[in-house]
Amino acid sequence: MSIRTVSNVVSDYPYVADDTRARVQAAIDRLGYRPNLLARSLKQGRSHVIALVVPELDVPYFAELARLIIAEGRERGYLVMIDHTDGDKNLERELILQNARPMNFDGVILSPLALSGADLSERPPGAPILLLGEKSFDSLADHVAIDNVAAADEATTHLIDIGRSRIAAIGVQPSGYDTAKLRLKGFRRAHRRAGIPVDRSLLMTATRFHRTDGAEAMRQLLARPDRPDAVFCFNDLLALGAMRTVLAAGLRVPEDVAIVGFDDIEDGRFSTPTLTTISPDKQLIARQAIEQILTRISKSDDAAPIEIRAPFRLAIRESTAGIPCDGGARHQADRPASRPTRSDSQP
Amino acid sequence: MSIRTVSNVVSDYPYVADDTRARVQAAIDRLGYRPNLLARSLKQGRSHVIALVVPELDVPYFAELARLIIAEGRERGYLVMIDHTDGDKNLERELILQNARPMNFDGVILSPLALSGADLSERPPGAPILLLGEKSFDSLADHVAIDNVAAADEATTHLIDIGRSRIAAIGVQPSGYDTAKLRLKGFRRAHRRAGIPVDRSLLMTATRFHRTDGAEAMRQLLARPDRPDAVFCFNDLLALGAMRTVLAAGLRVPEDVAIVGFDDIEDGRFSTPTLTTISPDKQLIARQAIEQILTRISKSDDAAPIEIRAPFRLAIRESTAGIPCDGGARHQADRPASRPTRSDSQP
DNA sequence: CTGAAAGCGCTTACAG
DNA sequence: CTGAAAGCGCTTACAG
Repeated sequence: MSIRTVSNVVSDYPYVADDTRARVQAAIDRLGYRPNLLARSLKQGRSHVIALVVPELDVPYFAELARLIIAEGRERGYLVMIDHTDGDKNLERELILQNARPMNFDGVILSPLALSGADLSERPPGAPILLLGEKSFDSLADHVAIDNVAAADEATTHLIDIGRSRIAAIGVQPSGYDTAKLRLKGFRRAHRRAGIPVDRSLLMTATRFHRTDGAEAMRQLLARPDRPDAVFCFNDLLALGAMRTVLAAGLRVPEDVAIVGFDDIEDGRFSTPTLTTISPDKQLIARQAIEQILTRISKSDDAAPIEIRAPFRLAIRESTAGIPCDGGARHQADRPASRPTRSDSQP
Repeated sequence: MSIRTVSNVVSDYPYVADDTRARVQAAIDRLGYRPNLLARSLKQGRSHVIALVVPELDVPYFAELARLIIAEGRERGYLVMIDHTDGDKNLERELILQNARPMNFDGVILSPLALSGADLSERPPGAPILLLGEKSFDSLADHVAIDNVAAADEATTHLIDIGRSRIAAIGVQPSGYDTAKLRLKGFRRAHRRAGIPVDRSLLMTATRFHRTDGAEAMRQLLARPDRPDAVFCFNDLLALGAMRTVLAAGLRVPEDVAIVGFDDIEDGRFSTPTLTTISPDKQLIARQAIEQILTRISKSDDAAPIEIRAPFRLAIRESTAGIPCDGGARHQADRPASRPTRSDSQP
């Protein structure tokens, strides 16, 4: 019985005599043998690890996505290494472009912060890369995202439909951040279609997309004599922060200020009021990302980069439709599709 | 110039002539050479990867912890592979005990769900393991946690101090879940010290620690004729769910029902009202976990497992002290210590 | 179906 | 300070 035979047993190679297999297996069990994956990977030239790089893992949207990606990877025999850029553009470039970490993974899924097309084309050859979320530059890598312009348009149109006309936007960003740019574009498009002018002074910048930034932006909006009657926040965290400010100021949501977010994170399903938001199909995004990058890896595919559009829907909840905080009438709660066991907490 | 020399340059070995180093470096840059980490790891017998296994990555407490652990690891040249058990006890056992995944990491940090001492002692020898969070069985592995009994005691005592006497607990668990057991113990201890009897019918079970479970438990509590005037939830997610139910029922927090949580996740700093909670020093937990496991790894240390106690504090916010949702007086906001740039969103 | 042998790409005593 | 060589633990054509 040679090493070859043992290896055949361990890797479930079919052409092994049954009794040989049994004897080898017995020895393996007795000795507690575990194959060394490092050696296997070295030989095979494949680590069965993919890297996931997100700006901040504790931002709920990324945590939810990471969980789904880990799960999808596991089903296909892949482990996921997670790294974050901490919202630091330079770190993002280092991690991805200079290949600061030498490659010990077969592919990398990146949710870019501010990567440019130029950055990407400078990238030395290596593991295939897949981009998550919007980017406006030309395709230099595979890419899965929802249509941000259409989503932002739909969110804004919803606010217009419920009779709001002074609509603020929170999350406008300095150049380089494509996501913000596209959501602003949708916001403008909805206004244009409805024939409502966009008041540029209601376009609030947010450097980060955290609750505190949303709270601060809303504070500035409320300080104005002509405060808005609605606000479209470029993500749920901004929206939750903004909501906090509105409520703490003694105003009502949605009566005084209606609020729409973007991402459909868990928090917004249990806030008071619950948050109307754009709900991307995260499950599908995760699956498509993993499938596509594994295709690249296994085929060492040189085909042109592909664009994958994931679906989204507008989840209408109390922040644009209900009456919160006074036990009064409430609209029908939206039920999240992906996790049937969790429903909005309507008593 | 031999392979040896190149290797010396790549690994920053000091005894290399300056001009030799320069020439090698030039060649490396020109050719875009990257060392193959798999080969290095195989030779060194160390992968420089640690695994982090949590129940659910999208539970904010674990996402926040994961972020900190990744950051601490990175400072020490370690990458972090993340896996989750999905709250499945069997998967937990498989992942950890059977070593279902053959070892390609140097250590594993586990936040156990229901691992028993017996489980742990069956574990085949392999990479060192470090446990996060409370467990009541005897030490079979290194372990970092806060004192859950003391923390739960302090949280409950706070509710008693503000004059509540019918205090419910949400998060009681079937046997096997040590965390819940210890928090219940602290809850009881606080009552005993204050001479207040614990009403057993106010001890609410929660299978999972999600918002929806807290919402459901609170729904049951509110349906009673003698509803509680306060509730201690075993984590913030339960508390946020419970809060949602109370507010949606038209009751006030904290006037009608005061609420205390546990974990100090971001969400609770921006909910309306903001959430009083036990705030463990997550930064320190992450650092101590990484430091201790790296010590084990590098020393291949056979010393007895050690217990590390991390500090915590009670963060008092509006859910036990303020007047939410009506623009009235509010108490001074608690400011999180760890992220000075984020403050509670008091306009 | 199984054996003997080469090689994945590094690191590291051992000499010099 | 540098070279020549062995070996980490696997997988995999190549024979048989």
